[in-house]
Amino acid sequence: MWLHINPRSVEPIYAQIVQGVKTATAKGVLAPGTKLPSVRELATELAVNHNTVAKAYQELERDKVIEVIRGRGTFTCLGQGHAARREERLQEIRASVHKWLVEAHHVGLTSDDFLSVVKEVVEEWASSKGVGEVE
Amino acid sequence: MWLHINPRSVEPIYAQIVQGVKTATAKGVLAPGTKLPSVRELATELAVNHNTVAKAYQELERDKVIEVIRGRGTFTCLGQGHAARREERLQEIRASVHKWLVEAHHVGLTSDDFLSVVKEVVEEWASSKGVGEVE
Amino acid sequence: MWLHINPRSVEPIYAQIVQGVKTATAKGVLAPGTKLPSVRELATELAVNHNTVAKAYQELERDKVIEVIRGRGTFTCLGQGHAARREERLQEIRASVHKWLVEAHHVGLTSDDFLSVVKEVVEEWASSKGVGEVE
Amino acid sequence: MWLHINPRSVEPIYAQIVQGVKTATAKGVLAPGTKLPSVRELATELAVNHNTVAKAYQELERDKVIEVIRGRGTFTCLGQGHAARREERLQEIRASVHKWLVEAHHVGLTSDDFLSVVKEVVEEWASSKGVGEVE
DNA sequence: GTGGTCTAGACCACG
DNA sequence: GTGGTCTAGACCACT
Repeated sequence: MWLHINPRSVEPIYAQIVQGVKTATAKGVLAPGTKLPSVRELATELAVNHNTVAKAYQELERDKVIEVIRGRGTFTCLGQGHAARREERLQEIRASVHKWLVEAHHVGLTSDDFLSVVKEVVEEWASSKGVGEVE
Repeated sequence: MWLHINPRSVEPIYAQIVQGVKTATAKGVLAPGTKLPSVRELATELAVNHNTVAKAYQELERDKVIEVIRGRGTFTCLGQGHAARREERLQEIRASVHKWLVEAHHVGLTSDDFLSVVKEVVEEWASSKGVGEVE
Repeated sequence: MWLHINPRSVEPIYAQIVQGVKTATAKGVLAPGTKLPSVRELATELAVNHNTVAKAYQELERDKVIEVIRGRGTFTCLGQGHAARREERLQEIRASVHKWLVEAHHVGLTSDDFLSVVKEVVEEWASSKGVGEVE
Repeated sequence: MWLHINPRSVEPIYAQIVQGVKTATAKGVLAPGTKLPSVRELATELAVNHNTVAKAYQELERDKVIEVIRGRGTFTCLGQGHAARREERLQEIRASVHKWLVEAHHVGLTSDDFLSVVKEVVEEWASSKGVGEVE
C-alpha cells in the first residue's frame, strides 16, 4: 500500500491522506489517470471513518489532484495542478523555510548545515521519484 | 517593536510569539541576556490574552530560548539553544521540506526551482542577520 | 451527433442528456416529430448506463419535450412545451439569476456587468438558433 | 434574522447558509467586518447540527467571504472577493443563463421575455441593496 | 467559549 | 456500489 496513516500524529488524519495522495501522484507512484480506492474501501483499509476519507478526497478534488467521474470512481488527474496557486504556495514555502532556518540556528546548525539537509531531502526525493514512474 | 502578531493568521498566536522571539534572538535583534517584557506587559502591547503570552513564554523556556529569574523577570538565554533536540528538529525539517517539495511539484515547480527558493530565503536571512547583530 | 456528455462534470449525466435534448429541440436542430434513438442505442453511443438514459427520457416526457409511442419509438413533441409549468420555471429562473448576481458581486462585477454577460449569451443563442431551424 | 433555511429544500442546508451569507454581505445587510454568530449559536438558532454550519463557514472562508480571528470569532471580510475566480464564475454564469434560456423557450417564453425577467430581478436587487447599506 | 476534527450510523441521488 | 449530506455526540487546541 502506498499510503500509511498514523492516527496518533498531531497531523489530522484527513490531512495525512491528502499529503499521502499528493506525494504518491507527484512521485509517479500513482500514475495520472489511476483509479483510487473508493471512499469506503479506503476507509476500511485505513480503519478510519469514511467521512474522514471523504473530506480528504474533497480537498484533493478542490486542489485538482484527483477527479470524480460519475459512477466510475475517483481518478488521479492528468494535468496535475495549476499554476494559479503557485505564488501563494511560494509564499508559504518561504515562510516555512524561514521558520525552520530559525529553529535550525537554535539547535546550533548553521545556514549551510540547513541547506545541506534540504539538498539531502531533495536528492532522496529525486531518486525515489524514479521508482515506479512511467515517463 | 521587534514583534508583530497577526490574529487573522491560521498560525496560533502563541506560536507566532514563540516564532517571533526565536527569530529575534537568532538574528541578534535581541542580544543574549536582554530582558523581555513581562507576560502582562507584552499581552497588553500585543492586545492578546495574557494566557496566550504565558503559554508562549513557557514553550520558549522549555526550548531554552529564554529563562525566568524569579523576581527579576525574563531574559534571553546566553548559550543559544542546545543540541539535545537537534535530531528531533532535523526530522521535523526533513518532513517539512518533503511536504513543501510535493506541494511545489503540484504547482509545476521543479526540484531545482524549489532549491532556488530555499537558497534565496537563506541568503536573505544571512544578510538580515548581519543587521543589529552583536556577535 | 447533436449530443455530447461529459462524465467529469458535476452535472449529473441524466441531466446533461435532458439539457442536451431540450437545447436541440429549442434550437430546431431536432425538428418536432423527429425520431430519437432508443434508450439502449443512445446508451451505447454515449457509453453510459441505459438506466441513465431511461431516466433522462422519463424526465423529458414529463416535461412534454418528447413522447413515447409504444412500438414505434420516441419522438420530439410538436407543440413545444406547455405553459402550465411557466410560473414554476419563472420562479426557478429568478432564484438562479439572484444566486448568480450575488456570485458576480463577490468577484467584483457590477449589476451592469452581469446584465451584459446575460445579453451576450442571449444574443449568441439567438444567432445560433437560426441555424438549422425550420420555423 | 437575515438568514432563513428551508430544511425541505433539495438544496443542501450548508449551501443555503453559504448562499444566505453571500447574499447578505453582497447586499450590505452584513457590513464588512461584522461579527457573525458562532458556529454553535447559529446551529441552535437554525435548529441544525453544528457540523453543518461549520461546513458552510469553512466554505465561506475558502471563498474569502468571511474570516476567522482566533478566539474572537468569525467576521465578514473587508475586501470582498478576489478577481481570481472571475473568469471561472463568468463561465458558470454563461452556462446557467444558457440553460434557463432553453427552459424558458420550452414554456413558451421568448428571449425578450427572458431578458425582462432577468432585468426585473436585477432591478429588485439594486433597490433592496440600498436598504441597510452603509455606503 | 471559539472553531477543528473525528466517529458512527443514517439517508439520498446517481449510475 | 459510488460519493454527498446530515445528525448526534465526543474530544482537542486555542484564546
